[in-house]
Amino acid sequence: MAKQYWLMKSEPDPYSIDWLKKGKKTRWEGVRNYTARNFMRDKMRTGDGVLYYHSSVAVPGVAGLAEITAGPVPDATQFEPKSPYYDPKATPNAPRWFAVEVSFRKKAREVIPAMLMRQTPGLERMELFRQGRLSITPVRPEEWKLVTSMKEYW
DNA sequence: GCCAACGTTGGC
DNA sequence: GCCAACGTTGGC
Repeated sequence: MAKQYWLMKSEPDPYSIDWLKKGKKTRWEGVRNYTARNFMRDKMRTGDGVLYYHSSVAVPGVAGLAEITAGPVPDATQFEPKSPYYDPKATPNAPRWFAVEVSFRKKAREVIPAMLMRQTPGLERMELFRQGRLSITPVRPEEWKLVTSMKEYW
């Protein structure tokens, strides 16, 4: 399958692009939304490109690039009673939630504001804007090309 | 902190 | 299977 692209939201306190850069990679655990789950479980593959998005901050937007480097595997936190992501209905034989591995690739010189993207021809139809609260959304190849070629930000 | 959007839950 | 109530997300 051809390489695909995604936008993944993260709250930079504490999961910022700097945090990802420092750890190099992370398991994307804790997603508890079926649409996002289905993207990870059924569509995401190693090598896919990721726009790393900072949400719930003064200037939400794309803070960097990442790549899917493994997965999906069952999200271990669903089996841990003490985890905030514990799901009593999930069992190892019938896991409900999945996680992919996300690896750091690049940090933007400056966050590309979502508001700017919304006004940029070619980006205004991004799924990010259509499904505002979804934490993982697909990105079209032409949108990826546009965002990653905004020279002033990279 | 407010609130609109919308996903999830549970009673029927 | 419907839908009201409720909870969460996230921009502002």
